[in-house]
Amino acid sequence: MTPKKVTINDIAAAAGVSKTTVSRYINGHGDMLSDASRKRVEKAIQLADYRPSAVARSLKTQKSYLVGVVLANITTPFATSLINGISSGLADGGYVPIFADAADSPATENRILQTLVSHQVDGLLVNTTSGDNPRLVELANSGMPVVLIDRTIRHYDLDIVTAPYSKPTVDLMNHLKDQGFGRVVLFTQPFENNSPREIRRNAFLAANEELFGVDSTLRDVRVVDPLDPQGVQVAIRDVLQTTPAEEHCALYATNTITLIAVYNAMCALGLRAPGDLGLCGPDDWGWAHRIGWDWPESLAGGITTFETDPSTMGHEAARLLLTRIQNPSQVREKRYVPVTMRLRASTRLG
Amino acid sequence: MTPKKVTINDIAAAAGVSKTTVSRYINGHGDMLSDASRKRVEKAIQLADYRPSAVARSLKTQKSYLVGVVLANITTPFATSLINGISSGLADGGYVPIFADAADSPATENRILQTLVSHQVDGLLVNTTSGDNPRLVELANSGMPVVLIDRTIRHYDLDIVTAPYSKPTVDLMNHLKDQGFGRVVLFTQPFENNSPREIRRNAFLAANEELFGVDSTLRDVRVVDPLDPQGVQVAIRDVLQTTPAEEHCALYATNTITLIAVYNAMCALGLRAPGDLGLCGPDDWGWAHRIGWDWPESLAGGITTFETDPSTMGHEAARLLLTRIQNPSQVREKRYVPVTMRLRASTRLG
DNA sequence: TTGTAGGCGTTATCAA
DNA sequence: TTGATAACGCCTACAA
Repeated sequence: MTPKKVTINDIAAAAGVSKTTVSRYINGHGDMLSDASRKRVEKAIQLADYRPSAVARSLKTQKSYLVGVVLANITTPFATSLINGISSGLADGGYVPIFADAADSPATENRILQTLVSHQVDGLLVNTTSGDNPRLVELANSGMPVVLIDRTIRHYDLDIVTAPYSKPTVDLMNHLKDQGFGRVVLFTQPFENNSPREIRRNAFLAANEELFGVDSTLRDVRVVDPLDPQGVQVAIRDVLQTTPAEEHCALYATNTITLIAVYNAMCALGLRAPGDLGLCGPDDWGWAHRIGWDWPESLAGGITTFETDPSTMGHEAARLLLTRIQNPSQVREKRYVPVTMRLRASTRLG
Repeated sequence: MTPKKVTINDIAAAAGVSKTTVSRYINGHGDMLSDASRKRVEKAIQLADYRPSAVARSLKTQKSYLVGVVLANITTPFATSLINGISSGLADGGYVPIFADAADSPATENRILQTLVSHQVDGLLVNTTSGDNPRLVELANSGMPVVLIDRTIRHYDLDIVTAPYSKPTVDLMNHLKDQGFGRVVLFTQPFENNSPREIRRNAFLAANEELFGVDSTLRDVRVVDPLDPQGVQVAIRDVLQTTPAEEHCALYATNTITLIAVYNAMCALGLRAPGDLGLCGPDDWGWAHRIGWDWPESLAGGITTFETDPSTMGHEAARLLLTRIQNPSQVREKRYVPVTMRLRASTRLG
């Protein structure tokens, strides 16, 4: 039932030439062959439906033309956009991306890295789970082309494409102050091991002190679980109770999931933005747009966000990887893909 | 800078044994070695941070322990759920899934299949773009374990895990009739090359004739582009105009994107369900649930859907592939993952 | 318990 | 233009 795989030897035999000749034909050196040989090889290949083994070739040449893409969580819209960008960035380079999911587990991430590397991928694009993966540093230092996406690794300067996370936070804080908000509270998931969240939090703390004269981490940072609606609601109520009636308060979420969770919780509590509470945060998914807040017919007016552009990040990362593959010793790079502010109704007090 | 890769030979030399011995150690036959040898090999491996080359191993053994997963469009929530299910289904089998995106292009799908196969994946899970890919049939018939997901291939019975698409449609039509609707109009994307859509459409036509006595394909099937809101609105208006005032009409969308597009268009037109038009269709993403229609606090009442369960489909497909890998000659299987009806307000006339 | 030798399917280096 | 031949890194009879 299972036909034996046809190899270069079979073709050589069928065409009556040596495998060297066949190999030359396969690798685009057909012009080096005599017309006679070329035709016979061509025909033999067609007849047998021969396809060279990439495995054997990889073993010999040490090149696979595969790019391993490791995603912290392939399940998120963020990853989805990333994939689009990566695919487009890799499209004309001759490399094929294969995607793998770390499922938010550093251990899984390392297993995957291991298998990808041992299968000889020519480069790695990684949106890491851990923010602190020594194996990644090892790999990069041992000559494997590695480009990080979005999330950095502490204490090491690998190639990376990310977004400026500090500035948008500061801009937002300024905007809130301008609008007349007297207090801002940060809602965040645990931010350890996650550089964007951590950077946003730190920027928030600094801006909160500078602009609002607040230096209490405990008071204005709420760590919540977006999957626990009750918990979020409790946190919101608490904020309301600890804010003087005459002071306008705004909520700033550090990541998109949390922003959505806070939004839902406010809806459930019957709270309106900005009347009861201002609301803003990052949008990594084009979420606000998709939900209709930028459509002309949208009446609600929507929530203020700053949009990151994961698709472009993926694209840039792919391009960077390509140059890195060609020039392994070039100096490491850090590229920033700009974000755009979308000031909407939820923070408009005036 | 780039350290040479350490191979089994290096370890053998360092440990003062033959590479056979090292190989045995690597492959779990360590108990066959003398204590002395084992320890020296162990230490040598650790010291050198040696990792066997999966490529060389694959070439020799013809096994890669890789499963290629080809997704018609990795970007959809459907694919996202699939990935979760596949990962869980493969978790304990010793096989690693690598995901590739066909980006809705049959040509790309074939390129990807080619590279995966030539890299010796041990099996293929494919949610095909084309519904008509001869290469897939070739592969399956030539001994490559292949399991289709959701979408069939015409005229061939490959292994497949999918959902019953005909019955839910009929159930829905019955439900609509029971509720007092006098007319049902199908909204669909082009359904060629897409088995679920095609099956739903055919089931619709049959039920429409049987239950409502209608046999006009032209009148009650609207092919629309979900990405063109205007076009959808025009189609809806047209349906309204061609429906007698006293007759209740319902819209049935063949796939989730179209359902959402129709829903949005109705909102934009200021139409309410079921007052102005009934509305229902499939939900492949847990979309309705996520949007809050199943939450206790939901007031709107939501849209009637039948939910497919892509995660389970992925899981089942992975399991099936595993057995197929172990037993290539077993008879081909067709597994159906049940869908669940969610009757909500949008079709409740009584 | 260990080692030798051959081969997996290619490409690359020679020499012819 | 062509073809032996030796790798690439590993596994596996077969022998010892």
